[in-house]
Amino acid sequence: MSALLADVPLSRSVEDYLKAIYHLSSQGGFASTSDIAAMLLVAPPSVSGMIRRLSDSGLIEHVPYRGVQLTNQGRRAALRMIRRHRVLELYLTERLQYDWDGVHDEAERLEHAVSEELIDRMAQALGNPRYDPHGAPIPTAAGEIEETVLVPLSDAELGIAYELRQVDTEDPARLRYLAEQGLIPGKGVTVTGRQPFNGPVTFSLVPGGERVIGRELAQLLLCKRADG
Amino acid sequence: MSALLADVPLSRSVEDYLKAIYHLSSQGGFASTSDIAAMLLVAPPSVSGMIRRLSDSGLIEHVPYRGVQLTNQGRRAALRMIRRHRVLELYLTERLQYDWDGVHDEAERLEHAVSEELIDRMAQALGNPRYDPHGAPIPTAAGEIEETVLVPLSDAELGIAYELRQVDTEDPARLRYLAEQGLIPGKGVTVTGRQPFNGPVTFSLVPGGERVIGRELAQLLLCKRADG
DNA sequence: ACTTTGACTTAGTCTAGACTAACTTATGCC
DNA sequence: GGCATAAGTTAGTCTAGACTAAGTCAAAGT
Repeated sequence: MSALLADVPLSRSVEDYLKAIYHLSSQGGFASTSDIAAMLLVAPPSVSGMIRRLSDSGLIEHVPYRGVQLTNQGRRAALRMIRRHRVLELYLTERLQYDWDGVHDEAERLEHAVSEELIDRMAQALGNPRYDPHGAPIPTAAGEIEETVLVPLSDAELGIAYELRQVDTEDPARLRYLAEQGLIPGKGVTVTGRQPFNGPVTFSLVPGGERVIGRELAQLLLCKRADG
Repeated sequence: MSALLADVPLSRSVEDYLKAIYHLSSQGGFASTSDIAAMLLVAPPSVSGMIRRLSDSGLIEHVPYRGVQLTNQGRRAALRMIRRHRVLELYLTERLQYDWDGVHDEAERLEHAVSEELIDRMAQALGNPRYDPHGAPIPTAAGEIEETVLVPLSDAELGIAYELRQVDTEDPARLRYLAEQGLIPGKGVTVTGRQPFNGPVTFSLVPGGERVIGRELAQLLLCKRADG
């Protein structure tokens, strides 16, 4: 009913809000006003104002005092932005020698300016890759995204072989540290112990040896059982 | 006196105005309100408003009812944008298979979003080139631009060997046509005749044979004497 | 059931940058 | 030299998207 008009060009801000809402509502059902405000570094009333506009244009559903969810139209737009962002990140690292901890900001600005055509050309130049430098799946041009259930290293079963698939942060300092520790997508990991009270996690790396890492970082390391 | 503050980030619109003013005032001394309006497709009062703001921030000098000129600060900012645009155009054609008639719009949007670092990396990947795909000189990172006196093919001396150096349009249809005629930077040309009343120009292409072209297009083909 | 508290929304303001309508300046023609 | 015309400017309005201040809703504790 709401999607009477085809793809109207979206403003930079609208694109940012849709992306934020996508990320926030990917686990729980609703994205709250204050979470969106915190993610975008704006004041809550600014979010309320934007919610009205997005809701009026049929990109989100709003349940007052509860939160928002993307409509199909909104989800399509959000996935388009995520595809842009991830293709850009990979292109910059693969072709222009960016480090995986430095690409985020550049991609964040470029994603609003690139054409669909340029993204597709970049993707093609890279062989239509499925994952970005952090291991996050790249949505296809058609708007499909791979959904794999991954478990944080902090929750992995003891003694079981896992593969590190995705590093779930964009923070340069954390990314730099993790790369120094050899913790990049594709590595094999087996948790050998967990200290109580949110203490560190010990694990062995393949290739590589025994390591210890804080719980907070361990939660960012998304893994998959090596056999499954 | 006016450049008390160092490089404040400029808005997208400001960047567009500075670029337009640079181009318009490169030949004559002043850029007029209506010429700027025509180039940016905005109404003259919008230009008057922006002139006030640019003038207040020390980027231009305004002589009421006569026009504007860039200050040194403004010229630096304009050349930075032109460098971005031209590096992007070259990168897109060299590395992502864009045609020289299709790069302009993409570069026009990207130039506002890229960082200095990305431009420098692209330039480096291309071997710090001096000319864009249309033969226009690329300003250096330090803000210097090559100034060569070129003569339009329409004004070239009869029987003298010239080199086509630059094609001075961004219009895709014209660029496509010129490329089909073999008229790309680097080609040798000798004018053999000129019809009166803005009639066509006949010339020989090296390599290539005898050709005829309308006066309007001939004015876009900037050449240099082959010996000079 | 009342109150407290934190989250959310409404109301009103600000800025950049566009617009139209109306006025002013400069120029060129007779 | 006076007037028509084109170009430029001023004045006032609009929209997106931010803000602060103030009010409202809902959930939790007494």
